[in-house]
Amino acid sequence: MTYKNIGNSPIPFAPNEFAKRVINWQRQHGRHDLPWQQYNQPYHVLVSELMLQQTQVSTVIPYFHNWIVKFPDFNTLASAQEDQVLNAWQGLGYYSRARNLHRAAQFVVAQYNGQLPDSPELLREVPGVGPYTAGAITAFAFNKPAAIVDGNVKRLFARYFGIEGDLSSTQLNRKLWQLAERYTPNHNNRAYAQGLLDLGATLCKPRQPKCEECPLQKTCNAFATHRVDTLPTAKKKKQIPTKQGYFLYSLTAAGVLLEQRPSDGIWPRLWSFPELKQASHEFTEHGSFKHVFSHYRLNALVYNASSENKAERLHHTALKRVAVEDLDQVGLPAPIRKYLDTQLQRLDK
DNA sequence: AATTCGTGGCG
DNA sequence: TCGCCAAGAAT
Repeated sequence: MTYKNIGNSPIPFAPNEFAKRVINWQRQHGRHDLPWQQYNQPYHVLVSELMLQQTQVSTVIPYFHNWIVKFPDFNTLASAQEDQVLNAWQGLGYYSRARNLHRAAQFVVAQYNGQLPDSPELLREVPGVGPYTAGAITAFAFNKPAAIVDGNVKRLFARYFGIEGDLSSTQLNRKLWQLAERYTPNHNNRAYAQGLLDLGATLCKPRQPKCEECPLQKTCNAFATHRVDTLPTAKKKKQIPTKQGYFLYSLTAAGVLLEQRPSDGIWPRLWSFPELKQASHEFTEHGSFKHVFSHYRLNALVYNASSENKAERLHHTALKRVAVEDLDQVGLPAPIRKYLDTQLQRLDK
């Protein structure tokens, strides 16, 4: 390990001292009331970890509660209908995760009789479980040693060790995992892993970190070299394109006209307003909405599809009407659900 | 290696 | 309003 010689770069704590401080801090100041911590069981840890991928804790919490009520264990989830799974996930985003979790339950039931394995290597074979999640399950569900590297750990390590450069590069990713392995304690890894995440979430935050309260401040490279605000190195962002979308809206006494989207692309397997590939003069305008995805902006135009025959003719995929009272049997994308809710509220008044 | 997967909150 | 970013994985 080489350290950039800026100012007085401190010598990092040895792994045992580092882990000891993280664990002690976690026990005194860390989070202990997160819903999934009340279980610490493999199923609950798996559910929470997949929900938490690229998603903030506060967003996940209500979904987690609802999920556990609907699908309390591996067997229940494994035998559930996909539409029910997607309905419970609707609004949470990254919908492949829902299908991965569904497949994961079926995999664990079929392969392991409902018992998750306790090693990162075997966990990696579970659908939706990557290197981070495999380590997290090993730590949280089994309290066994395994490294975790997520956004929090990357940021904390980049600052603590004074690592510059693009953290998403293969080279630095390898370095971060090596550091994470080296600093993983042989005991109490559940508290250690939770401590790393809690430090990253509450003290070593992206903006306005609270270095005064940090148990690692004394030997933090970024703190000593006044680089807390410049580490980790900001990566150059490329701007996202704007796409146009054209949807059909039709609400009758029989329900809402919907199509199930294909398994690839945006909103896979969710139910949405039927989408046209291009603008059409055959319909009148009903409304519009805008939506921002991680990789493009969507400007959507919604047509009045009073004539269902016309809609069918412009479409290859099967359309169906879903009664309003049956909308909780399918998963709707967030902006579609919003648009629909607005219309339904108008009808109630 | 680079893309493609959502959504909501916050400064 | 706008960019940032969050317990990443799959391809």
